[in-house]
Amino acid sequence: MAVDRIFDALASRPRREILAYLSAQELTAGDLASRFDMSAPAVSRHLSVLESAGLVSSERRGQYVYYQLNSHNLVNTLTGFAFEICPNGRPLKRESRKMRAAKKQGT
Amino acid sequence: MAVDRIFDALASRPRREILAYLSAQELTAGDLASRFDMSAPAVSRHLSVLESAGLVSSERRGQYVYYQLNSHNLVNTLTGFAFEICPNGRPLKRESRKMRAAKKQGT
DNA sequence: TAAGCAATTAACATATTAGTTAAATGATTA
DNA sequence: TAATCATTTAACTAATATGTTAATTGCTTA
Repeated sequence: MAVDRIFDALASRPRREILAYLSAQELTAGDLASRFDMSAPAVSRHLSVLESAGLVSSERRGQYVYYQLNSHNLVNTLTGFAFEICPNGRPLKRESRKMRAAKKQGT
Repeated sequence: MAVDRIFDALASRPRREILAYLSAQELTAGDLASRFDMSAPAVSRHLSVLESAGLVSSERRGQYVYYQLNSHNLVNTLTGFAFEICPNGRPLKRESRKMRAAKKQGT
């Protein structure tokens, strides 16, 4: 099931950090590897876990492979799950308010 | 870190199902165990993972131990993470709209 | 074509996780 | 107290995940 793979992918700090890096901009596998204290093959494996969960996409351009975040899949899964578990939606609504405020500020 | 334990706890289908059961009502360890095709000790261990992540609380009443969902911790962590990764908050806002609609309907 | 860089795959070691059954702990009640 | 039920802890096994280094694949360019 898709949700299984997504939660599985998120249960790793380095993978969550990769998502955070990619939330700012697309990066190559090598860019990402250089940001971790870990070998390139290890990072490559994390990327493939994220990609098969649908959380990132990759595109080869010449010699490099660029990775990008698929934020919709992430957000839809997390909020869908939170919504299922917590049918009374107050906390989500509060979060949503905070978001609007942050956006206004330009953050 | 708290987030580590929470995502770790969520990376297990039986544990997510336990949360879903507890979202409807509090249940004893035995009630929960009877809903799974798994031994009671195994379910007990899942419960302890959820509890040490702060996602559920337990309370002994006589012979039984009742478990309850801590939905705020779950929702705050998931939406906080989604917010961090996806600063443009459109999907969350959409989810929030759906939630209001469901609430109005009384679902 | 050959050399070189980027990235992934292969092969392997180690640590963790998830389940099992058996034993122990806590609380009730005959 | 003894028996019983609910739950957790202990001891163990099997499967999976994560990291390593070495080898391979893909692309560019001298």
